[in-house]
Amino acid sequence: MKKYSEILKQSSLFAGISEEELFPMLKCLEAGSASYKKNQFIYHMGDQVENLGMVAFGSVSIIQEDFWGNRNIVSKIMPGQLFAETYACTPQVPMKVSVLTDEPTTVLFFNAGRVLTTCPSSCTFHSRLIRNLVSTMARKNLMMNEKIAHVTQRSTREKLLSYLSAEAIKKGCSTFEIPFNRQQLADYLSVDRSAMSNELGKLRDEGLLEFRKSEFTLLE
Amino acid sequence: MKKYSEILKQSSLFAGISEEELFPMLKCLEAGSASYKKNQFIYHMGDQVENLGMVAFGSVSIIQEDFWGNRNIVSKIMPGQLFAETYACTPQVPMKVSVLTDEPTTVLFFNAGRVLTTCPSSCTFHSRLIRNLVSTMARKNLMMNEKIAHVTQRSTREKLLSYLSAEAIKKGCSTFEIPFNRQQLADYLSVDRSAMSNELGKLRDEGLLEFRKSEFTLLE
DNA sequence: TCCTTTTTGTTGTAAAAACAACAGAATTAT
DNA sequence: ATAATTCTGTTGTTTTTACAACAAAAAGGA
Repeated sequence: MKKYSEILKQSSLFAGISEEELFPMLKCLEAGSASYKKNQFIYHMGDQVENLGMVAFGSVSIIQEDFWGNRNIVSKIMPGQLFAETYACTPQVPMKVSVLTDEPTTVLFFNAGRVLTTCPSSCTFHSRLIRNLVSTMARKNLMMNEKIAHVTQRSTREKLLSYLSAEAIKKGCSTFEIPFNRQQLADYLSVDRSAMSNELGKLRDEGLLEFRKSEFTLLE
Repeated sequence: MKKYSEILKQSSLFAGISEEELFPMLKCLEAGSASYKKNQFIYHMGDQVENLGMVAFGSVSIIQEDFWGNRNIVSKIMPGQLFAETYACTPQVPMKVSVLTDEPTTVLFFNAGRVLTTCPSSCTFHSRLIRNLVSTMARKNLMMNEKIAHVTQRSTREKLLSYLSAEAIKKGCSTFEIPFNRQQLADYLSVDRSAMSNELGKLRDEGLLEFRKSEFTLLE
């Protein structure tokens, strides 16, 4: 567990919790760890889970699959970030998404019931932990709001402009790198890849933007 | 405040909190109330808010507006349910949605900072309150996941079937009432109303479903 | 290096959606 | 009860997207 102390201290879940509090706390939370290869499932759609995960090394994608196996990337989780905390907080609800590694990945697991139930002996750290979890969930909520804002645009063009302008604002620069390749971006925006590539070409021809691989520049 | 005790006791935020704890708690949370007419804004897009709201009587819609004023219904909030708790938990982030009454409505407001900051004198109720907020946010998260599942379907037909089958499962019956009229459903699914009506007609002609006003029946 | 695989851009065609316009039904107000 | 307003379904036209197929470019492996 010692090797994870850096990532734990930097994570938003354990923000403001001192190192001496950290390790007793991990035991209380029934913390565990596991390592995975690239493209391995950590959780499957339909699972009922009690543990929330934190990516220690590597990265995972949250994906949604329909009956015929069409995949949609909901989000990408980087080191220090949590996943499945929503389902771990409502353990009776079967997961509607799967968690899949993008690369070799190590994950830490925490029992959500333990996080949410204060034990008399350690009320202060529990309170802090819960508050951290609340703001993490609030931020995740805002991310989903943002995705909804993009995918509810009516045309591929509007979806692209909505996403790209939001990225530019987020990065504070008209030139920025996106964390998706073309197929992943099309999946995220829920459009056809070739139609999206075509639309990107038109936007470039019309002088609204430039791009090279995953680097985009919004113009004027 | 007494007149709200029924709705407060039934709300998920105050679940498990006894009546004698309730009123001291409300004062500590800086609780307030306000009444609104139909179609009045409670919060506007761009507001930075510290108070989360609970509908006491009536109902409100969470709506998203783009630059040209096109509206999209994100969700509908009924008595006892919370709204704006995400923004109240991240008060530095401007709201990307507005809150608009659907009918004459009374709202209770609670200061989110007070909810999230335990005061030494009343640690137990704060802890309970925070845990209630966590599961409320988790449930809201799942609702957004569900909406994303619908709107990321590629065609109007698939969006309709995704939404309607989810409603049927939720209500546990193949015949059910939806809380939207046609325009609201089209806004929720982010499609054109007339194209959606047209598609509903085709689905009915093909024998997949029946409907009368807002009552739907899924067949076979 | 060369070969293989993956990613990206492009095009033509078929299908679907958006849009506009309108008529009938239902609801609300007077 | 009647008029006005809102809601819903329908149709034809225009625009957009999905789909399929393929070639060029880039990335990765032997």
